[in-house]
Amino acid sequence: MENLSVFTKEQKQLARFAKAMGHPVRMYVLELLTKQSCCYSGDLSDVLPIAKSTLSQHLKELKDVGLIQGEIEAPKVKYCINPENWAKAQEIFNQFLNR
Amino acid sequence: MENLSVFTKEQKQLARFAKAMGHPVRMYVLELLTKQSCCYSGDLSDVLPIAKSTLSQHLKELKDVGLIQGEIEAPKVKYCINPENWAKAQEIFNQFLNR
DNA sequence: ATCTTTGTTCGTAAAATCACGAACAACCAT
DNA sequence: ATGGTTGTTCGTGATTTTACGAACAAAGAT
Repeated sequence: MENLSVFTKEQKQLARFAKAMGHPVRMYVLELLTKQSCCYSGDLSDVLPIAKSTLSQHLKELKDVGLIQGEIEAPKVKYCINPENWAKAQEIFNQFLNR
Repeated sequence: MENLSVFTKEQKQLARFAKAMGHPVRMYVLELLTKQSCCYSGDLSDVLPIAKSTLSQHLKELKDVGLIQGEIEAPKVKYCINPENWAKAQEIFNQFLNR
């Protein structure tokens, strides 16, 4: 159904991004990363009331849609916004929201 | 978990809105309604490749988070954007996206 | 070489989402 | 009153999401 060409690429992309934002934990992560450029997932684990494995899953989802990226740094993993895709998200959301 | 005060009201509200936008059909409806103020669900049913009952479910979801509103008009139902909540959505999305 | 720290992956379970058709409700016209 | 139109609600499945703990992997420290 999803690829029955009734929907534009933008609509589908927007829906994908929105879906990824559609959970408080992922929203929290995104907001943090847009404020402070980077963080370790341990920082998140300390403050969020969920299991490490659950957090890892949420981070993976954000990574899969391309909104964030993670790079291994010694025993830790550093997560950042994915600049290109974030810019794209800003663009199509702004376009959709403001007119 | 969701109301363990780690998340701000804005984050939770944003996540709710985003979740509602997280499906191509609902995205399509929202985009149409922001472009042309109103529509009948029959118009949507004609163009969207889903059953009436499924569409009705999606419309209900959008209504439940407050993004749209429906008023009965003879045998049809006319759907519109919910202006106050849409404005709120615009506001908090813009705030989140642009800074 | 072994331990410790950090985070992912795996297996599992409960709940929510998405989709459908059938049945139902409302309402206008005949 | 009987139909026809329009949309919602109900009941039902299949799939996805959310969450957890246990097991595992990587890499630096002892």
